[in-house]
Amino acid sequence: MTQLQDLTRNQSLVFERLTAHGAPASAYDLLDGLRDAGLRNPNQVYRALDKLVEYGLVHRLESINAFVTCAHPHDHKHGLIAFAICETCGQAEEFSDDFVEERLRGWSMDHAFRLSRAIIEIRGACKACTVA
Amino acid sequence: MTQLQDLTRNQSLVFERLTAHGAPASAYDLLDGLRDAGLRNPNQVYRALDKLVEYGLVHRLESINAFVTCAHPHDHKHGLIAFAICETCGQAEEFSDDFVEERLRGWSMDHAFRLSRAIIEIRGACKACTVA
DNA sequence: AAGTGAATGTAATAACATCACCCATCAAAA
DNA sequence: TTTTGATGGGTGATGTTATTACATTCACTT
Ligand SMILES: [Zn+2]
Ligand SMILES: [Zn+2]
Ligand SMILES: [Zn+2]
Ligand SMILES: [Zn+2]
Repeated sequence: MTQLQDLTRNQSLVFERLTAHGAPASAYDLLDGLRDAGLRNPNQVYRALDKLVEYGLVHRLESINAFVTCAHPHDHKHGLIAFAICETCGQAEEFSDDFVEERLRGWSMDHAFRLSRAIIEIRGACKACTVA
Repeated sequence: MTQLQDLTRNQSLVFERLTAHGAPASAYDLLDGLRDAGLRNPNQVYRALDKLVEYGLVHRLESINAFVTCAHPHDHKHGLIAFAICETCGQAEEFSDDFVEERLRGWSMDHAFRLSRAIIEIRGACKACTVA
């Protein structure tokens, strides 16, 4: 397991910025917030994000081209994870469902599909945004 | 239900090109294939795709920024649909699973999340690509 | 004919992501 | 000690995906 203290300078900067942001952020948003810290090139951010995703500290939200910190960074291995993304406030909630995982793995088995990863993102309006 | 014969010229061109392609294609790939037909601007393709997606004739694959024709265009309403995307050959297979849908709708209910759509894309290697 | 809304044509720009190249550091191998 | 390889970093250029803005055309209605 990669610990936070093993992160390189740029990885730490990006991770801390994303954590502070508290919601999904694009690579360019992160870059904008890190100019003062000395970052000036998208590549610096993408490289850090690649590693953070590899370490499981950050997840990529494919349907909004954004990144978000893992809600359960202490789990060495998650199974398939899902996100509920609010189209009103931009927040995302990470969750997982063993039954969904089982069904997707089952479909893969049945169709001789060698599953490497799954993207499960539900879009809509979160509780906070629907009470209003 | 929108019938194929209701499509406008550009919509037909894009739909036919995508159908002929027989696999997911990016908007720019489609545009390249339609230069001879007179299309020259990405916007023309994106506008057509927007409508085709709205009509349910085409789906967007969020994790690969590509579009694919619906496998079941005669279903007036699909429920939540999923795709198995082969990272080797680029093919995508559309499927759906009522149990997965039920679980995602259940999670949404439980968390007061008003679900508008779901992105379910599994990535890996298809049967044809694993026998090799 | 004039008004309307949908579709289209087009240039420009925005947003997202990668490539190419070079340099620095550090540790293992020779 | 010197070499080598792996990893991280800085930077400019480029590639890819998507949208905005605005003018025009077309089919249809009044
Ligand atoms: Zn996580
Ligand atoms: Zn919300
Ligand atoms: Zn379909
Ligand atoms: Zn394949």
